Amino acid sequence: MPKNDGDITKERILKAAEKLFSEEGFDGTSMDKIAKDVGINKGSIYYHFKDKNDIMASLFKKILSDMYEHVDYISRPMKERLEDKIKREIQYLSDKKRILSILFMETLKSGNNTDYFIQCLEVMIKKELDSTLKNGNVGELIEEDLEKYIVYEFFTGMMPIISFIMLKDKWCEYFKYDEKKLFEHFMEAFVNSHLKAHKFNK
Amino acid sequence: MPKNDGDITKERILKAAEKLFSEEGFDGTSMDKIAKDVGINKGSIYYHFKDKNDIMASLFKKILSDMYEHVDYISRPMKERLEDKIKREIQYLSDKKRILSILFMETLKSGNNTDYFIQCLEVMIKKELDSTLKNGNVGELIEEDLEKYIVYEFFTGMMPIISFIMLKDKWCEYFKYDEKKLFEHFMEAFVNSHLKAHKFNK
Amino acid sequence: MPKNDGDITKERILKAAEKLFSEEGFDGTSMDKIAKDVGINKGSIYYHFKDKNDIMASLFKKILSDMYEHVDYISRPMKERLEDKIKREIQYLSDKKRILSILFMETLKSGNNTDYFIQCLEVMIKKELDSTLKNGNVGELIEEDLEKYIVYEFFTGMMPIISFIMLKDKWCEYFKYDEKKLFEHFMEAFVNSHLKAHKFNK
Amino acid sequence: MPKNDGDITKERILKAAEKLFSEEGFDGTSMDKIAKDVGINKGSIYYHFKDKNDIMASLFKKILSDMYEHVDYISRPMKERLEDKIKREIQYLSDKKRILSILFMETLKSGNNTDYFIQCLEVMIKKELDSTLKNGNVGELIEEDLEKYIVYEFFTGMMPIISFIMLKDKWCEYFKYDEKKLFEHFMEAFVNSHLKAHKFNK
DNA sequence: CATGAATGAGCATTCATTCAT
DNA sequence: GATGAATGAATGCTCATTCAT
Repeated sequence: MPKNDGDITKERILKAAEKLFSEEGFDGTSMDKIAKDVGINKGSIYYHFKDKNDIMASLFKKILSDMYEHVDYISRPMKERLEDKIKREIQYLSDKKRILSILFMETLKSGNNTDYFIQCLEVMIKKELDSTLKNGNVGELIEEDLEKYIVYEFFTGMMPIISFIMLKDKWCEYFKYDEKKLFEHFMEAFVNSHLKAHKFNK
Repeated sequence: MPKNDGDITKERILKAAEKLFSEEGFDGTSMDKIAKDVGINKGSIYYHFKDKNDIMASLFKKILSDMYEHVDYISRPMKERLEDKIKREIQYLSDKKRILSILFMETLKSGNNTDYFIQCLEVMIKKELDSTLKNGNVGELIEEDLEKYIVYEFFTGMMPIISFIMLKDKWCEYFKYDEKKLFEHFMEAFVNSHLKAHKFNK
Repeated sequence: MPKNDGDITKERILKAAEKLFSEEGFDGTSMDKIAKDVGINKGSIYYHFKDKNDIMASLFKKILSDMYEHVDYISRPMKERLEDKIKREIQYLSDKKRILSILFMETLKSGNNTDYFIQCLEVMIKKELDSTLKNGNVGELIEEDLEKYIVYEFFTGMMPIISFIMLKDKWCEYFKYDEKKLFEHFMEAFVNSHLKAHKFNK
Repeated sequence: MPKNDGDITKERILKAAEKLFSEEGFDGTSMDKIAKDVGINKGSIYYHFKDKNDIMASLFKKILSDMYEHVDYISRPMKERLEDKIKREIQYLSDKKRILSILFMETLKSGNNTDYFIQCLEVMIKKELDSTLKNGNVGELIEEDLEKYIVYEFFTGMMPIISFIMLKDKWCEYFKYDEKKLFEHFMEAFVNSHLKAHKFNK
């Protein structure tokens, strides 16, 4: 939480950077644009951040610690339908849409060594698994099962949800969907997942 | 098919651009780098392409027509296990890894109007559906069902596969997996999809 | 002599500036670097000095008054071998190596009007001459002789010594000399000076 | 020798850089100033030179090869008074005044690893020695004598001359000398060198 | 005395693009 | 078809300096 002028400015720079990076990509966003968006001098950014990458790293740190807190909160023991839990999850991640898009874009570049996006989802999956285990919903997991679980959650659980969140707007515009319809279709698809449905058809 | 020197150069520019865009992103790749990679003069690129966006558009056109051809080929009627079909699909898409990453990165930017990635997957899904219908595996589809089908295939079918392909290398490095193990885990997860497995656990 | 905190800080700034200017040149040294080196806030420098040039001017003033004091001290009447006197001179100037380098660099720029270095050596030469005259070693000097004397002392006396001091380290590294050998060679060369030796060879 | 437009531009950049570096120092000269002085676009400089240091390095290379050629020319066997030879030498070096000042300034910075100036004078001294030896003026030189000779020539021969050349203008302005008088005084001092004169006084 | 924060001009360098040859 | 040379705008970043606290 910002306490003085400097911290407030820093926060505003991060907010502007998050917006602009998600709109134009990291490389497509100039320090000039960020400064203009915040309404400060370009040089001032360098008072608060070492360089452009430092802004990126700060955004990453922020979302990571946010996710730590979030998972603690969301996974208290409660009797809740799985579907409702997923809806809440989607809600939470929707608020992180921008930063998730940024992290994904960066992680997709094969030429750098950033695995921001993978780290981020790893945190979510592991934290959630931890709390599930604590609640006694399942027994202990052996190492191989853990690996399988992470792969499974990542690619067939998280990826559908996060790509839905990231592409929702463009999808609606491209296919002339309204958002509500897409959401319902997606939920049906997700619950009633892929190959399972295939089997029913045959 | 390139016929003369000019076409060959054009092809080489596209190949270099595809490599570099996927490594550093579109904005992170300069015309200079492309020219150097091809081994030609920077100005020459402008003989073959109007501007940088034109290179991008050409890459998009190429993958789109490639997908048209591919789907015609892959979906001939044959008795094949679903799992094997998926493996072939993954194989095909793996060869397109670079361009898919590029298109995805661009589509993630909310500030431009490119929906390259969505268009691309739409083609794949629709072409495949067409051929499935022709083969008489299912009856006619009403409009709403078609929409649901596309959403379903896109987010819970294609997205897991494509994100697996795009993130495979970074995943293996980050988690110290070998490729084979990841592939097996992924296949198991994908076949045995998400919520279905959840049900089995309880 | 620094008396309170403020003066101490001022002294520390000068010390840091002297070090950094001699390492990277005046233009190559930023106020930031100086502040960081001193361990104070950049703004604080401006409490003690009007601007960057003021730091330079202060360094110059300091060395000038130091030289006044030094010459008074060194040139008391004593029976000392010329060679020993020169050695003492070299010793004294070695301690001023940094500031002499800085002043020389600045004076070499033809585009500004600084003649720091010339002034500095003028003081040394004149003070020494004064004391020599007082000691009655020579008679009165007419104006033209004074001019000749200064030219002579400056270019064939001071310049060899000072360039030896300024270039010593780089020379040793470049030619793989050890410092002692260079010093001996230099002393021999200096005592046994240039054209004289030429004559002996023939 | 420049053959086409590009080479001419390159040559003009070098000329402007030499002038500006000598006026304001390397760090004090911006690429902007150079471009403006040449009358070209700033970006164009980067077509011809990798970066600012590359310009510096090119200037250094140029003077070095110029010196190689010069010494070959100047040291043909001839019966010439030493004094006249020195005058010719001074004449030659006067034309190199700018670049010598630049190289000296850079070499004076202890923080970088450039020994441009030392290398430069080493070439002059060694080439001249070579030709002197060939002319049979002296016998063979053993290693230690060579070292002594270089030290001797460098500090008591070259340094007075080059500092005279570099400081001449400022000296005349500061002391209100006219150039001719300074030259005569310097020649007298140089011929009649330092300690020798001291001895005569006593 | 000293700091944190800011400013605007300037820095070296790179960019996409153009065009005569 | 391709090259060498150039351009002007923009890039990320640093500069000396200021000032309220």
